[in-house]
Amino acid sequence: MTTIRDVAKRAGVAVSTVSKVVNHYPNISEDTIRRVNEAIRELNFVPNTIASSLSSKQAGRIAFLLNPNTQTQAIDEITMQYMAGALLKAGELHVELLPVFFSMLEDKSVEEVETYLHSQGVGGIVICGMSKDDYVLQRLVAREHFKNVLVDVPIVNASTSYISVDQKQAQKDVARKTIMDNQGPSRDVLYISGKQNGYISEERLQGMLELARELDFNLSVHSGEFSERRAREITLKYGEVNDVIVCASDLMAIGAMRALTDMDVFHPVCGFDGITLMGYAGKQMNTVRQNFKEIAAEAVNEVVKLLAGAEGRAVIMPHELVRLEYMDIIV
Amino acid sequence: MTTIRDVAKRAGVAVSTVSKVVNHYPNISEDTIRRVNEAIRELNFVPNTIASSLSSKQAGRIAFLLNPNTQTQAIDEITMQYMAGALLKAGELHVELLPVFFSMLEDKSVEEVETYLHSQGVGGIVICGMSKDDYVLQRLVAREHFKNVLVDVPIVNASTSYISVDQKQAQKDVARKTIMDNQGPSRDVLYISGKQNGYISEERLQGMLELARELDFNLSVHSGEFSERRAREITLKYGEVNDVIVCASDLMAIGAMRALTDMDVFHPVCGFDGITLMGYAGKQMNTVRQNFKEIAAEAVNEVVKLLAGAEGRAVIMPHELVRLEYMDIIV
DNA sequence: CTGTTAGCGCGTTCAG
DNA sequence: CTGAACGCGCTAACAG
Repeated sequence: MTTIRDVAKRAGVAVSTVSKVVNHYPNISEDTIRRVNEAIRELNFVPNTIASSLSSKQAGRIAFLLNPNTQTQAIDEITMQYMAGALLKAGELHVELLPVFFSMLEDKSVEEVETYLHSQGVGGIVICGMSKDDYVLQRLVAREHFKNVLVDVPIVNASTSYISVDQKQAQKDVARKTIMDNQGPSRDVLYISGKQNGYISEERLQGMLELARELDFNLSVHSGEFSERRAREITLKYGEVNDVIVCASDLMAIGAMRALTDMDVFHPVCGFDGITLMGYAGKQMNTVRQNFKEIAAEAVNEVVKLLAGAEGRAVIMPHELVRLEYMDIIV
Repeated sequence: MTTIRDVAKRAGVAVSTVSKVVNHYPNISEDTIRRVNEAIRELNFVPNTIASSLSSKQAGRIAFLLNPNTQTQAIDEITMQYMAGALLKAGELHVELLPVFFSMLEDKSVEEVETYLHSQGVGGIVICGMSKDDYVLQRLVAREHFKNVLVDVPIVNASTSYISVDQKQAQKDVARKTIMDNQGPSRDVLYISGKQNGYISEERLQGMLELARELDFNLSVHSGEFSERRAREITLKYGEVNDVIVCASDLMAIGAMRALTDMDVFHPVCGFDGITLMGYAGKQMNTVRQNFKEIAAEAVNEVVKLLAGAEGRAVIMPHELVRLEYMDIIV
């Protein structure tokens, strides 16, 4: 293993000079920079991240907290998209990302979580899929001992940013389109919402309520808990008497469509997310596509900015209205 | 941040003693151990992993190399299962896992990859989804500068283990069951195989060849490249004249089933993997379920053993024959 | 069995 | 603009 000292010797300078060159410090003569870089290339030197973070009071690492459904055989596509986007961006930015599942923090107090993260050299956190019930995480963010970026949770403070698409607008867009496209008047709309205590669920619901006022239709709301089965049950009960079924997620939309098929009635259904799974449900439908990979990448980007001293803020990502049909995936 | 020195002072011992207690060294009196542990609890001390790995010549971290299809919107379920299993096990074992995508290593030489990993404090590697074309990875393993565990690639040397289900046997099992269950004689079987240069593809193919000899049926083989579209095309061409269609993956099985539906003929189809997606394909079929999460966990376990001095070996994981029907996922 | 001390590889003052 | 020296938190000899 070649160290900074080897490089210094090779370039005929002091170790500190090499360090400064590597970290792009000012006030180094062009000539020295060139000599050092040459030595680095010749010796194939890569700074040791471990030593680096230890020495620099180790605040560079980023914890990526997420909540995959590790109990079931199915671990969802969205989580993987998030991970991929974050990991790739972290690689680009040369920061270390520490994936942490919520389950690893279970029955830990805020203090314990903080010491754990500190012991890992974590300075910033990105949280995906936090709900109002995650009390420990809530406090973690509020205490501002780290720089935080929340995905899909609208909380901002001096050291906390959030990133999300405009959930309310997106829900309105996709629902409006589905309702307008429907031949014949849509007087009665069934909305299958998400979780009771979810941030995004509430925003999407607000969007539907607004739309109902704007377009003046009857809206009946039932909580599907983001479960396909619940959505199926709800649709079996209330699907027939409504003209259009709007779901707060694709998975629930699949459940609703299946129920309609079983009942042998047809009503337009729309979803939310744009997951590939939809391509396998057989039917067509409108949905909102969020670019999860890009959202996660932006989250990592933002936490790096915060670590560099930026103020917390809201970042709204664009969404896209799509009509899903049969897709081919090559794995 | 409380350090080992604080603990030492609190317990009235030397830092090295604390270190020894924390790392479960022998030759420490019960009494001292108790006193130290007490101080640790009181101060809520968590050893700093960064400093630890720096001091101990940093060989503890494990790189988890995998190859998700980051280009498409769909990033597959199997990859996420692997990640979850590995991450969870690493948490349990208190080792750090460094997820690395193949794409991050592109156009790097073996030497560069090695220095990169070294600079990250990596001592062991787990590789998922390596193919015969991944020349750099092949050499990385052969050079034995790290402890390696390969998933689904049968290579063993002094510092390399591999983990896999018995691909040949599993393929035989699922195909035999599907063929035997079929009413009427199955004289002609279509096998849609995987990639040309894949390790597992070849083993599965060998299984089919053996089975054809054992059960004495005609076998026609076509390479589906693990692509749903290719499988569909192949089935459209050759599906009708065969009695049973055996596919080397679930995704291809979906493609084959779709083709049969379009052609309005029925033949039994079987897949391989047991992914949840299958539940959305609508039809029923036999498949092999591998527990990817457990496989990844075992891989991490094995690399830790290798790092502790164990010899490379082959680890065969159990597989399960299942009949897939409609499933409900709660996301 | 326990304590002292010298690094691990790097960042960072502070003299020169 | 450069370099010597100290320390990050911990482990690993070596003394005692």
